[in-house]
Amino acid sequence: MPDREDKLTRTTVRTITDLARLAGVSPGTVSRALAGKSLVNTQTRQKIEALAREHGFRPNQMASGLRRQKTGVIGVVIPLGHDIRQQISDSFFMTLLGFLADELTTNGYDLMLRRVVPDTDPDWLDRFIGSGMIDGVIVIGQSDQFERIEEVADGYRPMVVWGNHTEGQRHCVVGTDNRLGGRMAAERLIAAGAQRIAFLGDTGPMEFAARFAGAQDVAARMGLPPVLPLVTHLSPDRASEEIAAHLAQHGRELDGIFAATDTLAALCLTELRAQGLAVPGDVRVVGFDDLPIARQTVPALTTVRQDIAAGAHGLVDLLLRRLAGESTESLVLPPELVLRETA
Amino acid sequence: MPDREDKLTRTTVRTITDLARLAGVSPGTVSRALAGKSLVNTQTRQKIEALAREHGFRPNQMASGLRRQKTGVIGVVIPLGHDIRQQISDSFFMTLLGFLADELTTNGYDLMLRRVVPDTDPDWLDRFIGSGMIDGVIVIGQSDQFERIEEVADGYRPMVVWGNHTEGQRHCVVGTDNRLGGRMAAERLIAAGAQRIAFLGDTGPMEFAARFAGAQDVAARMGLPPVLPLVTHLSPDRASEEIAAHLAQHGRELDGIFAATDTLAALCLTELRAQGLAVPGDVRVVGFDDLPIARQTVPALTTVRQDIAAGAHGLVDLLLRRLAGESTESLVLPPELVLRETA
DNA sequence: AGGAATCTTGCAATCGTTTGCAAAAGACTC
DNA sequence: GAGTCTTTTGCAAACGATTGCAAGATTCCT
Repeated sequence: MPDREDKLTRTTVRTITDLARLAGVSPGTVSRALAGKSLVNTQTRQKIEALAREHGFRPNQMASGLRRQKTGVIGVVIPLGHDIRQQISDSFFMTLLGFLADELTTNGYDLMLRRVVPDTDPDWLDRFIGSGMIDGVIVIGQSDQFERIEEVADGYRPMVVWGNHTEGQRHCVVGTDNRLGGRMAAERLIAAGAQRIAFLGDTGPMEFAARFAGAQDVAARMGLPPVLPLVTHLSPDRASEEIAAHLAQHGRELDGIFAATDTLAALCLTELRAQGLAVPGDVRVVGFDDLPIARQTVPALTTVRQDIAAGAHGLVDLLLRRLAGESTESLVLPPELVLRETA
Repeated sequence: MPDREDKLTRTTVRTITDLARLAGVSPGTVSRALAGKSLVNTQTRQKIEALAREHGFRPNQMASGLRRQKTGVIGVVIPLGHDIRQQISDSFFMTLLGFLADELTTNGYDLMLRRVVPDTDPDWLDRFIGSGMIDGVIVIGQSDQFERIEEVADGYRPMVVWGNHTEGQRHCVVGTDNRLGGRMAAERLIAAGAQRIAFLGDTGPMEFAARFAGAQDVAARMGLPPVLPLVTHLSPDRASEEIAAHLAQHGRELDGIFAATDTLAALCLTELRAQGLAVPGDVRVVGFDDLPIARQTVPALTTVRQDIAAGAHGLVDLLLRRLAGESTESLVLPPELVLRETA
């Protein structure tokens, strides 16, 4: 009889109650011991810890989360806007995600990742928040959901968004000063000899719109003709053709291109070469992001750097502060011009 | 607008009990109605559904998970081996992750991401599995944890691993036939005129070791000198210098380089140019993965393609089958040689 | 109309952990 | 040795949703 029970409990110590039985104490005591509370006698605690280790026991996070009303999980959601295929392998977002994972882990949180399509699921944000699975949420990219995010922000504190900062907005955002970055890019193009500048990329998303606006600022200030928007998708496959078409039409009249991202810039370099335009001789090019690829294009890409690690750190830091009840300001990071060979 | 009114009256309907009170029924009935069970009267169900929608009610996933003993969450864990900084922005893994997120979402699962450092946390896998937060786990990359994974596989069914398949292994794995890929790379190098081949990258990780072995197979079969391993880290910053050093020492005696990944291949191209070696004139180069960058190097990179989308699909498919109780075989995907300009 | 068969619903236990409260057990004081 | 403090512990009620069981309500039959 005792044999069988012994064997049984040995194999099946899944709950805190099992462990309590083994240790000859009550479940409450086990819970406190494992939580490291000071109320437990040191000997008792050590015995319990030893048993727990021996049986590889881990408390059920679901139950714990339910009771404590906190899960130790932060939701990270990527809204996929118009250009759904875009972010699927977008280096920038993915790198940010990697850093976020590290930052969150460091702070003892797990990361729940969700990619949503707002067009087919208007309820994406509330649904995630209301699931009860996450203590807070980080939104990567505003996409075309600025309004939705604003609404939610009014009633839900632990949310931080990566994206563009707009005067007077209500949600807490972390992001690069895109407009300033756009200005830096245009100024560099002009300093390198450009007079007739184009912006390559979709001007719809807020971040890109701000970059474009920054370039416009400079063109206007310098008395140059307005920056010409060359709209493209972001996914490499579609963008290539679009860029080729744009260049075929406007290539000869341009002498400077500001690309919305390094990825587009790299494609653009390839196309420029294909069309026999020299960089930076005929056309100067500046990118945005400073992804690893910027160093490897030929010629190497001059670009506006976003500090991704700092961004991730800021996102997590602000979110934790908000979880702790603080109310926080948005964080705008300074862009940095990285001079290489294309401008 | 009734919409706005609704939002204001969205006061305190957080639990199923709140909703039950509103609807004048018992919590049990609400639960059944929302779960779409057939036992509920159609009128009652519709009333409940309407109320739920109106108040934006969503059942608490934690409570539901606890009771049902399943969470609807799949864990995805990336073990960081020796070269910790490696995967942080590794395009391959990140792209795979993106596809995984889509596949899991399509199947109604959420994704919980965890990056772990086995060296400092030997218990990484059991801890994740034992947390009670996930219904199954996908391990991205075996790193140097083959043995640990094997042990766990004996007692835990719902686990699938991305990595290399080894004869007789016990855990279910999805991955490219790396050895075959290595053979294809070497064959191509030789066909393009190479005789003295080097392998660029760490030969420690199983996947890379298999690629290296494949190249060796071919060299031996063709009666060529053995493939020379040029060991490097994977992170671009460290790899650059290491590649430069390797090339300075061996560059002149080589006429073919098989890089373990496209990222390394791209860096290698840059270094080759810096050292005045022509590609593919003096040295032929073949990469592995077929990441977007392969199309944009100069000259464009010949590489061995891994079908990432198919990989993600396979991982999820097998995992779901295992969750359903099936026992599954491993899935080995065929690599594909993509001819471009470097070999 | 009486009774069986079928639908709906409510009740209450359950999932595993946490925690307020109070009892028990020592430790200490005078 | 009685009384007052501290530690330690156990008890039992949460947390919010699900579900077996049985009761109540309908329908259908003869």
